Amino acid sequence: MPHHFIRKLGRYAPLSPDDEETVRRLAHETAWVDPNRDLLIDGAESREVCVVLDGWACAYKQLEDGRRQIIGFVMPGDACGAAAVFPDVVNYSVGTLTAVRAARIPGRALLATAETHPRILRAFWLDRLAVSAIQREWTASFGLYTARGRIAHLLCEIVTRLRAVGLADEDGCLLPLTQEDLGEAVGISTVHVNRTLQDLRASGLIALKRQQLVVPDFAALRAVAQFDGAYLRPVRVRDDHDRPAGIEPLTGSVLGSVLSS
Amino acid sequence: MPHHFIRKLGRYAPLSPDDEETVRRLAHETAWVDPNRDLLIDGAESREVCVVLDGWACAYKQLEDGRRQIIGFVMPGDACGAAAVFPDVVNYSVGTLTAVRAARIPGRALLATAETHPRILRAFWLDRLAVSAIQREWTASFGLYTARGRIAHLLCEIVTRLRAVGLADEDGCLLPLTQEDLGEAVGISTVHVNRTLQDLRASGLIALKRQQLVVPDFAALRAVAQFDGAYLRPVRVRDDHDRPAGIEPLTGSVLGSVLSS
DNA sequence: CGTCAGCTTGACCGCGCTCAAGGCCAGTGG
DNA sequence: CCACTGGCCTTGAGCGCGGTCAAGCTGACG
Repeated sequence: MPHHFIRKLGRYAPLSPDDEETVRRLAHETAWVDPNRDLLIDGAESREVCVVLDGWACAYKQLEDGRRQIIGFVMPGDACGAAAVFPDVVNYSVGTLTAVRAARIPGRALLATAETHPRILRAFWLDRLAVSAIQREWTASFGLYTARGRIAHLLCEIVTRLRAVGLADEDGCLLPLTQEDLGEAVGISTVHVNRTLQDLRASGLIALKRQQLVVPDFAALRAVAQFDGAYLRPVRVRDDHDRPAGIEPLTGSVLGSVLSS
Repeated sequence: MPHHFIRKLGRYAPLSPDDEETVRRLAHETAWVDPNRDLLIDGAESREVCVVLDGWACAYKQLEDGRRQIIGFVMPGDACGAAAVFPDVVNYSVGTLTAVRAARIPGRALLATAETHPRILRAFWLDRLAVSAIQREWTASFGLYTARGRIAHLLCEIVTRLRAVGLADEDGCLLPLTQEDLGEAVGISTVHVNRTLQDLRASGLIALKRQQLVVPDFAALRAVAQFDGAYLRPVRVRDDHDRPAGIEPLTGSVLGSVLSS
């Protein structure tokens, strides 16, 4: 039951019961992958979209000297390997951080489905855009904030995204990341991640023990990170009835007929 | 004559003379914009695509405290405001750095054109992907490298992109950025940008005077930045004749008929 | 009970920030 | 023609954030 994935897609475009059933069928075959395995390898051409149903993965770039930079997290309900459907530049790998239950959907199957279920493709597409927005946000976060702010920002992003799929409640979530993972994500040494977390704990902004993250006052954490979650909310592609006359993004072209139907 | 724009699009998809003429007509009406004006404002909904034909602009995020983070450069031939065509999350502004000659293309006009000139839309689309790839690269650069590496990386990116539109020769280009601009782009104070540039100069890696950047040994600069320009080369969407049997990214769907025709 | 991964803490040091002052044009107006 | 002005670049001094190295701690697991 890939319900995290369905829930995620449903945020972008209202899915009919038939749409949902179709996604369910597409992502029916799942398999568990061990931690620290690659789901997608830099340079390798992939013909499948990989949907993470449980567990966490990350997109990363690896250097020859052993260091790596995590450039994004892949959480339950997230997909990677979109190059199988849309043309894309793929110059990074995606690896599991925990054990991951994943479904591999052949690009062809997804494309065939897209023809008959435009809303699915549209949702999938909008999800890609969200990833781009997150990437921009990371750039800003890295350039502007100090360790405290960066980590706070990342935690805000994570909580917000997990809430969207129902994996975080009002005051916390499971955070299956090591401090090393966090460091590789925000560009800070493991030691300093530790000290920064201590600092956030001492300020009463978070509690984090044994992979359980508690955020007693989300507004306070948001303030530290200058976090504005608007970029994580789904873009609304206006439907015809509330679209100003004469302005029809994407409509009027074949592309439009797919994406904003 | 928006030939930088045409040249740029032509890298992604072979444009017919008719395609080129069409783009020329679309971007015929141009106007000069002063430095430090906004072409696109965070939050404002734009119905036009803005193509920069001469001069430089940048995408940036502004903070309340006055600091800003540049998240990407817009150089001659580059477009911004794609939200007028594709749905997109726009949580940043685009402002001019120099005087800029820009063409504003109504989204509707571009969409209408897309219907009859699929290669134009496809090129435009692939250009968007390149921007995403650059964004990922910035994330990695920020997280992994120190000031020297970041600036070297940025300079490599700039030279490579300018070469693609014929605005950089073998050993240099015009670089109309202040050290403050550079600092806001790589997340480093103006003072330290200055010192880092001195350092690069002293190492013989660059010469930079009065907006003239000279890179005597590009390979050496690339090595400092660990720069691999592959991500800036256009993705090739395979044409039918060299596509492996049975694998047809994007073909078979209406979307495919637009993007990979 | 030993082992191993991950977390924690301390000491030291350097990259990069801040504040502050001065230098170098290019443009402007007397 | 020269003085003045305002961007922008340059340089110095001092300091703090965050990196590195090294050691010890904790808990899960065989």
